[in-house]
Amino acid sequence: MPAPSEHRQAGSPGTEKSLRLTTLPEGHPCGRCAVRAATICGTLKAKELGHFKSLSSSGYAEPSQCLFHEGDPAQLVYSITSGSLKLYRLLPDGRRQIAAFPQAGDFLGLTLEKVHAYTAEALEPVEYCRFPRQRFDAFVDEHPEMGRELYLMAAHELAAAREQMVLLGRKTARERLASFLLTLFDRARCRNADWEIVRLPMTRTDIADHLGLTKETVSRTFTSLRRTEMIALLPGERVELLQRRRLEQLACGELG
Amino acid sequence: MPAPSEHRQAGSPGTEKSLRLTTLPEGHPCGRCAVRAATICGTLKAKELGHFKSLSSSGYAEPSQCLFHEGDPAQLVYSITSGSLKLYRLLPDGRRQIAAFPQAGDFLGLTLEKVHAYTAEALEPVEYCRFPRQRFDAFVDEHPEMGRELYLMAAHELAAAREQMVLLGRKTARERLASFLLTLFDRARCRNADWEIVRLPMTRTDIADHLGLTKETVSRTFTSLRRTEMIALLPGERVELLQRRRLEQLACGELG
DNA sequence: CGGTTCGTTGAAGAAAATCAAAACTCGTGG
DNA sequence: CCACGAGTTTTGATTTTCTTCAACGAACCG
Repeated sequence: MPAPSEHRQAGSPGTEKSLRLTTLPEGHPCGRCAVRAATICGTLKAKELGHFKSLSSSGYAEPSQCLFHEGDPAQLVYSITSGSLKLYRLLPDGRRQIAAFPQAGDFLGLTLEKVHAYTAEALEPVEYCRFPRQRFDAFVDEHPEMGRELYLMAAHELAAAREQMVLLGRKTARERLASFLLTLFDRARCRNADWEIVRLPMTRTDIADHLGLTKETVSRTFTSLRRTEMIALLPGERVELLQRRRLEQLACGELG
Repeated sequence: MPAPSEHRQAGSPGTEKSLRLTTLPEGHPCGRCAVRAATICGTLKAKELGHFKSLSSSGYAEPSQCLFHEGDPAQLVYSITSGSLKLYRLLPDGRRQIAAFPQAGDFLGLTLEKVHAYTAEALEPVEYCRFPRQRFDAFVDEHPEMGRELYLMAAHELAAAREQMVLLGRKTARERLASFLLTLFDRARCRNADWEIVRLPMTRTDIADHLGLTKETVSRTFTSLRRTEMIALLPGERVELLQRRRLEQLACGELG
Protein backbone atom coordinates (compact mmCIF):
# COMPACT_ATOMS: atom_id res chain seq x y z
CA MET A 1 0.00 0.00 0.00
CA PRO A 2 1.33 3.44 -0.90
CA ALA A 3 2.34 5.73 1.93
CA PRO A 4 -0.04 8.58 2.68
CA SER A 5 1.01 11.93 1.30
CA GLU A 6 1.32 14.63 3.93
CA HIS A 7 1.05 18.17 2.69
CA ARG A 8 -0.59 20.88 4.73
CA GLN A 9 0.41 24.19 3.18
CA ALA A 10 -2.34 26.65 2.41
CA GLY A 11 -2.84 28.13 -1.05
CA SER A 12 -1.30 31.58 -1.03
CA PRO A 13 -3.75 34.37 -1.75
CA GLY A 14 -2.90 36.34 -4.86
CA THR A 15 -3.76 39.79 -6.14
CA GLU A 16 -7.06 40.65 -7.75
CA LYS A 17 -7.12 39.73 -11.43
CA SER A 18 -9.74 39.62 -14.12
CA LEU A 19 -12.44 37.09 -13.41
CA ARG A 20 -12.24 34.08 -15.63
CA LEU A 21 -14.38 31.20 -14.57
CA THR A 22 -13.29 29.34 -17.62
CA THR A 23 -10.24 29.64 -19.83
CA LEU A 24 -11.70 27.49 -22.58
CA PRO A 25 -12.32 28.59 -26.14
CA GLU A 26 -16.00 29.38 -26.09
CA GLY A 27 -17.15 27.95 -29.39
CA HIS A 28 -14.89 24.92 -29.55
CA PRO A 29 -16.51 21.90 -31.18
CA CYS A 30 -15.85 19.65 -28.21
CA GLY A 31 -18.89 18.57 -26.21
CA ARG A 32 -17.18 18.76 -22.87
CA CYS A 33 -15.70 22.16 -23.53
CA ALA A 34 -18.82 23.54 -25.15
CA VAL A 35 -20.78 22.86 -22.01
CA ARG A 36 -18.05 24.28 -19.83
CA ALA A 37 -17.77 27.37 -21.95
CA ALA A 38 -21.51 27.94 -21.70
CA THR A 39 -21.27 27.60 -17.95
CA ILE A 40 -21.60 30.59 -15.69
CA CYS A 41 -19.98 33.18 -17.93
CA GLY A 42 -22.54 32.77 -20.65
CA THR A 43 -25.32 32.75 -18.11
CA LEU A 44 -24.76 36.08 -16.45
CA LYS A 45 -25.61 39.51 -17.75
CA ALA A 46 -22.87 42.13 -17.56
CA LYS A 47 -24.16 43.80 -14.41
CA GLU A 48 -24.59 40.49 -12.59
CA LEU A 49 -21.17 39.37 -13.72
CA GLY A 50 -19.73 42.45 -12.05
CA HIS A 51 -21.48 41.55 -8.84
CA PHE A 52 -20.31 37.97 -9.11
CA LYS A 53 -16.78 39.12 -9.79
CA SER A 54 -16.78 41.22 -6.66
CA LEU A 55 -17.28 38.03 -4.65
CA SER A 56 -14.06 36.49 -5.85
CA SER A 57 -10.39 36.76 -5.10
CA SER A 58 -7.65 35.08 -7.08
CA GLY A 59 -4.91 32.84 -5.80
CA TYR A 60 -1.93 30.72 -6.70
CA ALA A 61 -0.73 27.31 -5.53
CA GLU A 62 2.66 25.65 -5.90
CA PRO A 63 2.96 21.99 -6.93
CA SER A 64 2.07 19.73 -3.98
CA GLN A 65 0.18 22.52 -2.24
CA CYS A 66 -3.43 21.71 -1.42
CA LEU A 67 -6.38 24.01 -2.07
CA PHE A 68 -8.28 22.05 0.57
CA HIS A 69 -8.06 18.76 2.40
CA GLU A 70 -10.47 15.93 2.97
CA GLY A 71 -12.33 16.80 6.16
CA ASP A 72 -11.73 20.57 5.97
CA PRO A 73 -14.82 22.76 6.36
CA ALA A 74 -15.98 23.60 2.83
CA GLN A 75 -15.80 27.39 3.03
CA LEU A 76 -14.58 28.26 -0.44
CA VAL A 77 -15.45 27.37 -3.98
CA TYR A 78 -12.68 27.37 -6.58
CA SER A 79 -12.54 27.96 -10.28
CA ILE A 80 -9.26 26.87 -11.85
CA THR A 81 -7.84 29.28 -14.40
CA SER A 82 -4.55 27.54 -15.17
CA GLY A 83 -2.59 24.48 -14.19
CA SER A 84 -3.89 21.10 -13.05
CA LEU A 85 -4.52 19.23 -9.82
CA LYS A 86 -5.33 15.84 -8.41
CA LEU A 87 -8.51 15.29 -6.43
CA TYR A 88 -8.16 12.35 -4.09
CA ARG A 89 -9.41 10.43 -1.12
CA LEU A 90 -7.25 8.51 1.37
CA LEU A 91 -8.19 5.36 3.27
CA PRO A 92 -6.92 5.24 6.87
CA ASP A 93 -4.02 2.94 5.93
CA GLY A 94 -2.82 5.22 3.14
CA ARG A 95 -4.43 3.63 0.13
CA ARG A 96 -5.39 6.44 -2.20
CA GLN A 97 -7.95 6.88 -4.96
CA ILE A 98 -7.61 9.84 -7.30
CA ALA A 99 -11.12 10.72 -8.45
CA ALA A 100 -10.09 13.20 -11.11
CA PHE A 101 -7.37 15.49 -12.45
CA PRO A 102 -9.11 18.88 -12.60
CA GLN A 103 -7.76 21.46 -15.06
CA ALA A 104 -8.34 25.04 -16.15
CA GLY A 105 -12.07 25.59 -16.52
CA ASP A 106 -13.05 23.16 -13.78
CA PHE A 107 -14.87 24.03 -10.58
CA LEU A 108 -13.70 22.58 -7.28
CA GLY A 109 -15.10 22.43 -3.78
CA LEU A 110 -18.76 22.44 -4.78
CA THR A 111 -19.82 19.86 -2.21
CA LEU A 112 -23.28 19.57 -0.70
CA GLU A 113 -21.73 18.57 2.62
CA LYS A 114 -20.29 20.79 5.31
CA VAL A 115 -16.79 19.41 4.77
CA HIS A 116 -14.76 18.43 1.75
CA ALA A 117 -14.79 14.73 0.93
CA TYR A 118 -11.61 14.99 -1.15
CA THR A 119 -8.24 16.66 -1.11
CA ALA A 120 -7.31 18.94 -4.02
CA GLU A 121 -3.54 19.07 -4.53
CA ALA A 122 -1.73 20.97 -7.26
CA LEU A 123 0.31 18.97 -9.79
CA GLU A 124 1.76 22.09 -11.36
CA PRO A 125 1.58 25.78 -10.50
CA VAL A 126 -2.12 26.53 -10.32
CA GLU A 127 -3.99 29.80 -10.68
CA TYR A 128 -7.54 30.01 -9.45
CA CYS A 129 -10.44 32.21 -8.42
CA ARG A 130 -11.95 31.75 -5.00
CA PHE A 131 -15.49 32.46 -3.80
CA PRO A 132 -16.73 32.35 -0.23
CA ARG A 133 -19.11 29.43 -0.20
CA GLN A 134 -21.96 31.24 1.56
CA ARG A 135 -21.88 34.15 -0.83
CA PHE A 136 -21.62 31.81 -3.78
CA ASP A 137 -24.68 29.90 -2.58
CA ALA A 138 -26.57 33.13 -1.93
CA PHE A 139 -25.70 34.30 -5.44
CA VAL A 140 -26.97 31.06 -6.90
CA ASP A 141 -30.18 31.43 -4.91
CA GLU A 142 -30.66 34.92 -6.34
CA HIS A 143 -29.92 33.76 -9.86
CA PRO A 144 -31.97 30.65 -10.51
CA GLU A 145 -30.53 30.30 -14.00
CA MET A 146 -27.22 29.42 -12.34
CA GLY A 147 -28.79 26.23 -11.05
CA ARG A 148 -29.12 24.91 -14.56
CA GLU A 149 -25.46 25.61 -15.26
CA LEU A 150 -24.35 23.92 -12.08
CA TYR A 151 -26.51 20.97 -13.09
CA LEU A 152 -24.77 20.72 -16.45
CA MET A 153 -21.39 20.69 -14.75
CA ALA A 154 -22.41 18.07 -12.22
CA ALA A 155 -24.02 15.92 -14.90
CA HIS A 156 -20.80 16.00 -16.91
CA GLU A 157 -18.73 15.02 -13.94
CA LEU A 158 -21.21 12.28 -13.13
CA ALA A 159 -20.86 10.88 -16.64
CA ALA A 160 -17.07 10.94 -16.28
CA ALA A 161 -17.23 9.29 -12.86
CA ARG A 162 -19.42 6.47 -14.18
CA GLU A 163 -17.11 5.98 -17.12
CA GLN A 164 -14.33 5.60 -14.58
CA MET A 165 -16.44 3.06 -12.69
CA VAL A 166 -16.56 0.89 -15.81
CA LEU A 167 -12.80 1.26 -16.12
CA LEU A 168 -12.10 0.38 -12.48
CA GLY A 169 -14.63 -2.40 -12.25
CA ARG A 170 -14.16 -4.28 -15.50
CA LYS A 171 -11.13 -3.27 -17.55
CA THR A 172 -7.65 -4.81 -17.67
CA ALA A 173 -4.52 -2.81 -16.94
CA ARG A 174 -3.85 -2.20 -20.66
CA GLU A 175 -7.43 -1.15 -21.28
CA ARG A 176 -7.31 1.19 -18.28
CA LEU A 177 -4.18 2.95 -19.41
CA ALA A 178 -5.45 3.18 -23.00
CA SER A 179 -8.71 4.74 -21.77
CA PHE A 180 -6.88 7.16 -19.53
CA LEU A 181 -4.50 8.32 -22.24
CA LEU A 182 -7.36 8.82 -24.67
CA THR A 183 -9.20 11.07 -22.23
CA LEU A 184 -6.00 13.08 -21.87
CA PHE A 185 -5.58 13.35 -25.62
CA ASP A 186 -9.21 14.38 -26.02
CA ARG A 187 -8.95 16.99 -23.29
CA ALA A 188 -5.79 18.38 -24.88
CA ARG A 189 -7.25 18.36 -28.37
CA CYS A 190 -10.21 20.23 -27.03
CA ARG A 191 -8.05 23.06 -25.77
CA ASN A 192 -5.02 23.24 -28.02
CA ALA A 193 -4.38 22.40 -31.63
CA ASP A 194 -4.80 18.88 -32.91
CA TRP A 195 -1.46 17.82 -31.58
CA GLU A 196 -1.38 14.15 -30.77
CA ILE A 197 1.11 14.82 -27.99
CA VAL A 198 0.35 15.44 -24.33
CA ARG A 199 2.53 16.14 -21.35
CA LEU A 200 1.75 14.15 -18.23
CA PRO A 201 1.85 16.47 -15.23
CA MET A 202 1.23 13.54 -12.86
CA THR A 203 3.58 10.78 -11.69
CA ARG A 204 3.20 7.06 -12.38
CA THR A 205 2.00 6.68 -8.81
CA ASP A 206 -0.72 9.27 -9.43
CA ILE A 207 -1.82 7.48 -12.58
CA ALA A 208 -1.83 4.20 -10.65
CA ASP A 209 -3.98 5.70 -7.92
CA HIS A 210 -6.39 6.96 -10.56
CA LEU A 211 -6.61 3.64 -12.42
CA GLY A 212 -6.70 1.32 -9.42
CA LEU A 213 -3.27 -0.17 -10.17
CA THR A 214 0.26 0.08 -8.75
CA LYS A 215 3.00 2.28 -10.15
CA GLU A 216 4.90 -0.82 -11.27
CA THR A 217 1.95 -2.11 -13.27
CA VAL A 218 1.43 1.33 -14.82
CA SER A 219 5.08 1.47 -15.80
CA ARG A 220 5.02 -2.02 -17.30
CA THR A 221 1.84 -1.18 -19.18
CA PHE A 222 3.37 1.99 -20.63
CA THR A 223 6.23 -0.16 -21.85
CA SER A 224 3.80 -2.65 -23.31
CA LEU A 225 1.88 0.04 -25.22
CA ARG A 226 5.15 1.49 -26.46
CA ARG A 227 6.36 -1.93 -27.63
CA THR A 228 3.17 -2.47 -29.60
CA GLU A 229 3.69 1.01 -31.06
CA MET A 230 0.37 2.47 -30.07
CA ILE A 231 2.12 5.32 -28.29
CA ALA A 232 5.62 6.76 -28.05
CA LEU A 233 7.23 8.06 -24.87
CA LEU A 234 9.01 11.35 -25.53
CA PRO A 235 11.43 13.22 -23.29
CA GLY A 236 9.85 15.58 -20.79
CA GLU A 237 7.12 13.19 -19.62
CA ARG A 238 5.33 13.54 -22.89
CA VAL A 239 3.34 10.91 -24.75
CA GLU A 240 2.62 10.79 -28.46
CA LEU A 241 -0.44 9.03 -29.84
CA LEU A 242 0.66 6.86 -32.76
CA GLN A 243 -2.36 4.70 -33.52
CA ARG A 244 -5.55 6.29 -32.25
CA ARG A 245 -7.87 3.68 -33.76
CA ARG A 246 -6.09 0.74 -32.11
CA LEU A 247 -5.84 2.53 -28.79
CA GLU A 248 -9.56 3.26 -28.94
CA GLN A 249 -10.32 -0.36 -29.69
CA LEU A 250 -8.13 -1.42 -26.80
CA ALA A 251 -9.75 1.12 -24.49
CA CYS A 252 -13.25 -0.17 -25.04
CA GLY A 253 -12.27 -3.82 -24.81
CA GLU A 254 -12.31 -4.81 -28.47
CA LEU A 255 -8.64 -5.69 -28.52
CA GLY A 256 -6.43 -8.07 -26.59
CA MET B 1 -15.81 -12.83 -18.27
CA PRO B 2 -19.53 -13.04 -17.54
CA ALA B 3 -21.88 -13.72 -20.42
CA PRO B 4 -23.78 -10.70 -21.75
CA SER B 5 -27.40 -10.43 -20.64
CA GLU B 6 -29.84 -10.13 -23.52
CA HIS B 7 -33.19 -8.56 -22.74
CA ARG B 8 -35.08 -6.38 -25.16
CA GLN B 9 -38.64 -6.11 -23.92
CA ALA B 10 -40.19 -2.67 -23.75
CA GLY B 11 -41.72 -1.28 -20.57
CA SER B 12 -45.51 -1.59 -20.82
CA PRO B 13 -47.38 1.70 -20.58
CA GLY B 14 -49.78 1.86 -17.63
CA THR B 15 -52.85 3.89 -16.80
CA GLU B 16 -52.74 7.45 -15.51
CA LYS B 17 -52.12 7.65 -11.78
CA SER B 18 -51.36 10.37 -9.29
CA LEU B 19 -48.02 12.04 -9.91
CA ARG B 20 -45.42 11.14 -7.37
CA LEU B 21 -41.94 12.06 -8.30
CA THR B 22 -40.77 10.80 -4.98
CA THR B 23 -42.22 8.28 -2.58
CA LEU B 24 -39.94 9.25 0.26
CA PRO B 25 -41.02 10.57 3.65
CA GLU B 26 -40.54 14.28 3.27
CA GLY B 27 -39.06 15.22 6.62
CA HIS B 28 -36.99 12.15 7.25
CA PRO B 29 -33.70 12.88 9.05
CA CYS B 30 -31.59 11.22 6.37
CA GLY B 31 -29.46 13.54 4.27
CA ARG B 32 -29.95 11.64 1.08
CA CYS B 33 -33.67 11.40 1.50
CA ALA B 34 -34.09 14.94 2.70
CA VAL B 35 -32.57 16.22 -0.49
CA ARG B 36 -34.64 13.86 -2.58
CA ALA B 37 -37.78 14.84 -0.76
CA ALA B 38 -37.07 18.49 -1.39
CA THR B 39 -36.57 17.76 -5.04
CA ILE B 40 -39.10 18.80 -7.62
CA CYS B 41 -42.26 18.36 -5.55
CA GLY B 42 -41.24 20.93 -3.02
CA THR B 43 -40.12 23.27 -5.74
CA LEU B 44 -43.30 23.62 -7.70
CA LYS B 45 -46.37 25.62 -6.82
CA ALA B 46 -49.72 23.86 -7.10
CA LYS B 47 -50.60 25.28 -10.51
CA GLU B 48 -47.23 24.48 -11.98
CA LEU B 49 -47.37 21.01 -10.50
CA GLY B 50 -50.61 20.48 -12.36
CA HIS B 51 -48.94 21.49 -15.60
CA PHE B 52 -45.99 19.26 -14.84
CA LYS B 53 -48.26 16.39 -14.01
CA SER B 54 -50.01 16.74 -17.35
CA LEU B 55 -46.70 15.99 -19.05
CA SER B 56 -46.41 12.59 -17.45
CA SER B 57 -47.82 9.15 -17.94
CA SER B 58 -47.27 6.24 -15.61
CA GLY B 59 -45.96 2.80 -16.45
CA TYR B 60 -45.04 -0.59 -15.14
CA ALA B 61 -42.13 -2.92 -15.85
CA GLU B 62 -41.73 -6.62 -15.06
CA PRO B 63 -38.47 -7.97 -13.65
CA SER B 64 -35.83 -8.20 -16.42
CA GLN B 65 -37.69 -5.68 -18.55
CA CYS B 66 -35.69 -2.63 -19.54
CA LEU B 67 -36.92 0.95 -19.37
CA PHE B 68 -34.26 1.82 -21.92
CA HIS B 69 -31.09 0.40 -23.40
CA GLU B 70 -27.59 1.68 -23.85
CA GLY B 71 -27.59 3.37 -27.25
CA ASP B 72 -31.35 4.04 -27.39
CA PRO B 73 -32.36 7.61 -28.22
CA ALA B 74 -33.03 9.34 -24.90
CA GLN B 75 -36.63 10.37 -25.47
CA LEU B 76 -38.10 9.86 -22.03
CA VAL B 77 -37.23 10.76 -18.48
CA TYR B 78 -38.33 8.41 -15.71
CA SER B 79 -39.18 8.87 -12.07
CA ILE B 80 -39.35 5.59 -10.16
CA THR B 81 -42.30 5.30 -7.78
CA SER B 82 -41.80 1.73 -6.57
CA GLY B 83 -39.48 -1.22 -7.11
CA SER B 84 -35.80 -1.20 -8.00
CA LEU B 85 -33.60 -1.54 -11.06
CA LYS B 86 -30.03 -2.02 -12.18
CA LEU B 87 -28.33 0.59 -14.32
CA TYR B 88 -25.50 -0.93 -16.32
CA ARG B 89 -23.08 -0.67 -19.18
CA LEU B 90 -21.81 -3.58 -21.28
CA LEU B 91 -18.41 -3.89 -22.93
CA PRO B 92 -18.44 -5.48 -26.40
CA ASP B 93 -17.31 -8.86 -25.03
CA GLY B 94 -20.04 -8.99 -22.40
CA ARG B 95 -18.24 -7.65 -19.36
CA ARG B 96 -20.73 -5.63 -17.39
CA GLN B 97 -20.50 -2.80 -14.88
CA ILE B 98 -23.56 -1.94 -12.84
CA ALA B 99 -23.32 1.76 -12.04
CA ALA B 100 -26.18 1.88 -9.56
CA PHE B 101 -29.33 0.20 -8.29
CA PRO B 102 -31.95 2.95 -8.60
CA GLN B 103 -34.99 2.77 -6.32
CA ALA B 104 -38.24 4.58 -5.64
CA GLY B 105 -37.55 8.30 -5.60
CA ASP B 106 -34.76 8.17 -8.16
CA PHE B 107 -34.75 9.81 -11.56
CA LEU B 108 -33.54 7.90 -14.59
CA GLY B 109 -32.68 8.81 -18.15
CA LEU B 110 -31.54 12.37 -17.44
CA THR B 111 -28.59 12.25 -19.80
CA LEU B 112 -27.08 15.28 -21.52
CA GLU B 113 -26.42 13.16 -24.58
CA LYS B 114 -28.79 12.24 -27.38
CA VAL B 115 -28.69 8.56 -26.45
CA HIS B 116 -28.64 6.64 -23.20
CA ALA B 117 -25.20 5.54 -22.03
CA TYR B 118 -26.65 2.85 -19.74
CA THR B 119 -29.33 0.22 -19.71
CA ALA B 120 -31.99 0.39 -16.99
CA GLU B 121 -33.39 -3.07 -16.20
CA ALA B 122 -35.98 -3.87 -13.56
CA LEU B 123 -34.95 -6.17 -10.71
CA GLU B 124 -38.46 -6.35 -9.34
CA PRO B 125 -41.83 -5.10 -10.57
CA VAL B 126 -41.28 -1.38 -11.12
CA GLU B 127 -43.78 1.47 -11.23
CA TYR B 128 -42.69 4.74 -12.73
CA CYS B 129 -43.74 8.08 -14.19
CA ARG B 130 -42.56 8.99 -17.66
CA PHE B 131 -42.00 12.43 -19.18
CA PRO B 132 -41.23 13.18 -22.80
CA ARG B 133 -37.69 14.48 -22.72
CA GLN B 134 -38.32 17.55 -24.85
CA ARG B 135 -41.25 18.68 -22.79
CA PHE B 136 -39.35 17.99 -19.60
CA ASP B 137 -36.46 20.11 -20.82
CA ALA B 138 -38.83 22.86 -21.92
CA PHE B 139 -40.46 22.78 -18.51
CA VAL B 140 -37.10 23.08 -16.82
CA ASP B 141 -36.25 26.02 -19.07
CA GLU B 142 -39.47 27.75 -18.05
CA HIS B 143 -38.90 27.05 -14.37
CA PRO B 144 -35.33 28.03 -13.57
CA GLU B 145 -35.73 26.92 -9.96
CA MET B 146 -35.89 23.37 -11.29
CA GLY B 147 -32.26 23.67 -12.35
CA ARG B 148 -31.16 23.91 -8.75
CA GLU B 149 -33.09 20.76 -7.87
CA LEU B 150 -31.62 18.85 -10.76
CA TYR B 151 -28.22 20.03 -9.62
CA LEU B 152 -28.79 18.66 -6.13
CA MET B 153 -29.76 15.30 -7.56
CA ALA B 154 -26.77 15.15 -9.88
CA ALA B 155 -24.41 16.25 -7.12
CA HIS B 156 -25.69 13.45 -4.89
CA GLU B 157 -25.25 10.87 -7.59
CA LEU B 158 -21.78 12.24 -8.29
CA ALA B 159 -20.83 11.80 -4.64
CA ALA B 160 -22.13 8.23 -4.72
CA ALA B 161 -20.27 7.50 -7.96
CA ARG B 162 -16.98 8.79 -6.54
CA GLU B 163 -17.50 6.75 -3.39
CA GLN B 164 -17.88 3.75 -5.67
CA MET B 165 -14.65 4.73 -7.45
CA VAL B 166 -12.79 4.45 -4.13
CA LEU B 167 -14.39 1.06 -3.60
CA LEU B 168 -13.54 -0.24 -7.07
CA GLY B 169 -10.07 1.21 -7.21
CA ARG B 170 -8.70 0.50 -3.77
CA LYS B 171 -10.78 -1.83 -1.62
CA THR B 172 -10.49 -5.58 -1.10
CA ALA B 173 -13.36 -7.97 -1.79
CA ARG B 174 -14.43 -8.03 1.88
CA GLU B 175 -14.27 -4.24 2.13
CA ARG B 176 -16.30 -3.90 -1.05
CA LEU B 177 -19.08 -6.16 0.12
CA ALA B 178 -19.12 -4.53 3.55
CA SER B 179 -19.42 -1.07 1.96
CA PHE B 180 -22.14 -2.25 -0.38
CA LEU B 181 -24.21 -3.83 2.37
CA LEU B 182 -23.90 -0.73 4.51
CA THR B 183 -25.24 1.50 1.74
CA LEU B 184 -28.17 -0.90 1.41
CA PHE B 185 -28.82 -0.81 5.15
CA ASP B 186 -28.60 2.96 5.17
CA ARG B 187 -30.96 3.30 2.24
CA ALA B 188 -33.42 0.95 3.90
CA ARG B 189 -33.15 2.66 7.25
CA CYS B 190 -33.85 5.93 5.52
CA ARG B 191 -37.14 4.66 4.15
CA ASN B 192 -38.45 2.12 6.59
CA ALA B 193 -38.13 1.61 10.31
CA ASP B 194 -34.76 1.00 11.89
CA TRP B 195 -34.78 -2.65 10.91
CA GLU B 196 -31.33 -3.97 10.46
CA ILE B 197 -32.58 -6.39 7.83
CA VAL B 198 -32.66 -5.83 4.07
CA ARG B 199 -33.84 -7.97 1.22
CA LEU B 200 -31.49 -8.21 -1.74
CA PRO B 201 -33.49 -7.86 -4.93
CA MET B 202 -30.39 -8.48 -7.04
CA THR B 203 -28.48 -11.71 -7.75
CA ARG B 204 -24.92 -12.50 -6.73
CA THR B 205 -23.89 -11.85 -10.32
CA ASP B 206 -25.47 -8.39 -10.16
CA ILE B 207 -23.63 -7.61 -6.94
CA ALA B 208 -20.42 -8.87 -8.51
CA ASP B 209 -20.91 -6.63 -11.55
CA HIS B 210 -21.48 -3.69 -9.23
CA LEU B 211 -18.43 -4.37 -7.07
CA GLY B 212 -15.98 -5.34 -9.82
CA LEU B 213 -15.80 -8.97 -8.67
CA THR B 214 -17.08 -12.36 -9.85
CA LYS B 215 -20.18 -14.07 -8.50
CA GLU B 216 -17.99 -16.76 -6.94
CA THR B 217 -15.94 -14.20 -5.02
CA VAL B 218 -19.11 -12.45 -3.86
CA SER B 219 -20.53 -15.74 -2.66
CA ARG B 220 -17.33 -16.65 -0.83
CA THR B 221 -17.18 -13.20 0.72
CA PHE B 222 -20.78 -13.45 1.95
CA THR B 223 -19.80 -16.73 3.58
CA SER B 224 -16.74 -15.11 5.11
CA LEU B 225 -18.76 -12.21 6.59
CA ARG B 226 -21.30 -14.70 7.89
CA ARG B 227 -18.57 -16.85 9.50
CA THR B 228 -17.13 -13.81 11.29
CA GLU B 229 -20.67 -13.03 12.43
CA MET B 230 -20.86 -9.51 11.06
CA ILE B 231 -24.00 -10.41 9.13
CA ALA B 232 -26.52 -13.24 9.02
CA LEU B 233 -28.04 -14.66 5.86
CA LEU B 234 -31.77 -15.20 6.34
CA PRO B 235 -34.20 -17.09 4.12
CA GLY B 236 -35.72 -15.09 1.28
CA GLU B 237 -32.50 -13.45 0.14
CA ARG B 238 -32.44 -11.30 3.22
CA VAL B 239 -29.42 -10.09 5.16
CA GLU B 240 -29.32 -9.08 8.80
CA LEU B 241 -26.75 -6.63 10.13
CA LEU B 242 -25.28 -8.10 13.32
CA GLN B 243 -22.30 -5.86 14.07
CA ARG B 244 -22.66 -2.49 12.42
CA ARG B 245 -19.53 -1.01 13.97
CA ARG B 246 -17.25 -3.80 12.78
CA LEU B 247 -18.78 -3.80 9.33
CA GLU B 248 -18.24 -0.04 9.13
CA GLN B 249 -14.63 -0.43 10.17
CA LEU B 250 -14.16 -3.13 7.58
CA ALA B 251 -15.86 -1.02 4.91
CA CYS B 252 -13.52 1.93 5.34
CA GLY B 253 -10.40 -0.22 5.54
CA GLU B 254 -9.70 -0.11 9.27
CA LEU B 255 -10.10 -3.84 9.70
CA GLY B 256 -8.46 -6.91 8.18
C1' DC C 1 -40.50 -34.73 -12.71
C1' DG C 2 -36.94 -32.86 -15.76
C1' DG C 3 -35.12 -28.39 -16.82
C1' DT C 4 -33.35 -24.08 -15.64
C1' DT C 5 -31.40 -20.67 -12.86
C1' DC C 6 -29.01 -19.42 -8.86
C1' DG C 7 -25.87 -20.09 -4.98
C1' DT C 8 -22.08 -22.44 -2.85
C1' DT C 9 -17.75 -24.76 -2.63
C1' DG C 10 -13.25 -26.68 -4.31
C1' DA C 11 -9.01 -26.80 -7.14
C1' DA C 12 -6.15 -24.81 -10.58
C1' DG C 13 -4.64 -20.76 -13.01
C1' DA C 14 -3.70 -15.84 -14.13
C1' DA C 15 -3.37 -10.91 -13.61
C1' DA C 16 -1.67 -7.78 -10.88
C1' DA C 17 0.59 -6.81 -6.31
C1' DT C 18 4.58 -6.96 -3.66
C1' DC C 19 9.38 -7.05 -2.83
C1' DA C 20 13.85 -5.79 -4.48
C1' DA C 21 17.20 -3.49 -7.14
C1' DA C 22 19.10 -1.13 -11.02
C1' DA C 23 18.68 2.90 -14.29
C1' DC C 24 17.32 7.26 -15.18
C1' DT C 25 16.11 12.52 -14.27
C1' DC C 26 16.95 16.68 -12.62
C1' DG C 27 18.36 20.19 -9.60
C1' DT C 28 22.35 21.56 -6.71
C1' DG C 29 26.74 22.70 -5.78
C1' DG C 30 31.59 21.82 -5.81
C1' DC D 1 31.34 20.80 -16.38
C1' DC D 2 30.68 17.07 -13.80
C1' DA D 3 29.61 14.63 -9.57
C1' DC D 4 26.26 14.00 -6.13
C1' DG D 5 21.81 12.75 -4.19
C1' DA D 6 16.86 12.47 -3.84
C1' DG D 7 13.06 11.09 -6.18
C1' DT D 8 11.10 8.67 -9.96
C1' DT D 9 10.87 5.10 -13.45
C1' DT D 10 11.91 0.73 -15.14
C1' DT D 11 12.73 -4.09 -14.82
C1' DG D 12 13.00 -8.67 -12.54
C1' DA D 13 11.51 -12.42 -9.26
C1' DT D 14 8.11 -13.98 -6.26
C1' DT D 15 3.63 -13.93 -3.95
C1' DT D 16 -1.17 -13.00 -3.37
C1' DT D 17 -5.73 -12.16 -4.41
C1' DC D 18 -9.06 -12.96 -7.18
C1' DT D 19 -10.58 -15.37 -11.39
C1' DT D 20 -11.60 -19.31 -13.99
C1' DC D 21 -13.18 -23.83 -14.46
C1' DA D 22 -15.87 -27.44 -12.61
C1' DA D 23 -19.12 -29.76 -9.82
C1' DC D 24 -23.00 -30.04 -6.89
C1' DG D 25 -27.23 -28.80 -4.22
C1' DA D 26 -31.35 -25.88 -3.61
C1' DA D 27 -35.24 -23.35 -5.27
C1' DC D 28 -38.45 -22.63 -8.74
C1' DC D 29 -41.65 -23.68 -12.53
C1' DG D 30 -44.27 -25.33 -16.20
